[in-house]
Amino acid sequence: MRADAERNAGKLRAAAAELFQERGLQVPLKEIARRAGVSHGTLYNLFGSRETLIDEVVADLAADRLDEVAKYALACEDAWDGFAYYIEKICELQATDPALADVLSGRYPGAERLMTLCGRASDAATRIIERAQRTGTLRPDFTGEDLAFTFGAVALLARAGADAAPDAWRRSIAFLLDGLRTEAARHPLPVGPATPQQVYEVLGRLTGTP
Amino acid sequence: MRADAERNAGKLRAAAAELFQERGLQVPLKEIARRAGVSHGTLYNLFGSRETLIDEVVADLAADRLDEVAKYALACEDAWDGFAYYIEKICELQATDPALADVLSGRYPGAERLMTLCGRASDAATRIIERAQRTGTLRPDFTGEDLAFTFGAVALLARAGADAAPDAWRRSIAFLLDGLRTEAARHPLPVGPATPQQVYEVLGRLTGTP
DNA sequence: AATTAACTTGACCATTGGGTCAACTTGGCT
DNA sequence: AGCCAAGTTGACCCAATGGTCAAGTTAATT
Repeated sequence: MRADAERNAGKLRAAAAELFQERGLQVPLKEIARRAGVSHGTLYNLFGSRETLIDEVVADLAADRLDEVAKYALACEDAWDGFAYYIEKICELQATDPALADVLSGRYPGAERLMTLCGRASDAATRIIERAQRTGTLRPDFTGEDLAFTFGAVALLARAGADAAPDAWRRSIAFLLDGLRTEAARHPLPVGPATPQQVYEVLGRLTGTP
Repeated sequence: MRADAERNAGKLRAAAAELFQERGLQVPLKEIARRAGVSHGTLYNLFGSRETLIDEVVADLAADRLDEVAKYALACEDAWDGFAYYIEKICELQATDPALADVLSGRYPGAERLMTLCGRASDAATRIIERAQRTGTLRPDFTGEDLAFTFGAVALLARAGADAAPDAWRRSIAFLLDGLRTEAARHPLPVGPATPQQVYEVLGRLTGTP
């Protein structure tokens, strides 16, 4: 790769990192090129598709933060505290970084590292959920798919409120957490759990991914 | 008004009613004209703006259903049952009718009847909430603004899942309701309640209204 | 310094959305 | 029947956005 191409790729990665973090993974590619001070033709040239760019730019940053939250949650002595910490922290990450929220939606099948990452986060969530259920504090009818929907919805709420009400989502989460304790459960749930396939499709429409 | 204009207005109202109900209040005006079998120029001619059309088409249908749900909720002997019924039913309406969901977002300031309607729904919600709080079953820190955010988020979830998982939102609501009972409350909420102004802005961004 | 392959550019294509308006068509009155 | 205002039409404008490519530029090698 020629030196100028390398330089441009760097500028594009930097611009993309900024814009992804500010406005999510769907920012117009032309705008990324604009901020990088480069023609959009060059962007297509060097990366080919949005997903390649995402994969190069977003994966590492997101991975560290997600793994760390999961690790800390599993390290809590109290399983419920770990679970509550996990929910709150992931929602906080989503609120402050729309790119990370989009990563968790798992809607970029072409971005391999991203999907790996999303899968790892999903596994961690399952472990955290099951641990809390084993200790009897988290209601047994709550599933990883329920969590995914929650994350998806809160991500939108947090993004919508970023300017006007940046912490509004915290109240919603607090209400929800109180309803997730075993002793809060009142009735059997009205419908059965969703399947991973359903989660995939719903989050797709929720985030407007084609 | 000339007879052919009257006829076209009728066709446009009918097409708009269909499309609003299927896909929400933001459907392209040109598509409404297309379905009505009329040029989009005529639509602009007869209605001038999207909001005029909305006001003529959506208000009455939505009003009846909203009022009825509120009335029934307030008529329940058990205040909690009324509250739970209200939440579930409004979410169900939003799930089956995106237009109604958009009405509740209160984001069409130019549509007077719609805004009146939205205000009336909001008043009813307040009464239902306060009644349940007076009987001690609904936690006292839950506000009408919290309810508005809930409705906004569930509306999106329900719309996103309309095809793939049409009832997925019911589980989320069930968890939330369990967390809204007085005895479920564990800690003080992490942040204070939102203001109506904040609700307005957040729902605007949530629904993508400019 | 000359050559050439790699790279960049911006004009161009298409699509989708809101919105306008001159030119045509037609309802309804005399 | 004939006229004209009322009404309709679709071509046209704009701004975004995704995407392609011929022509021009430049880095690196000989």
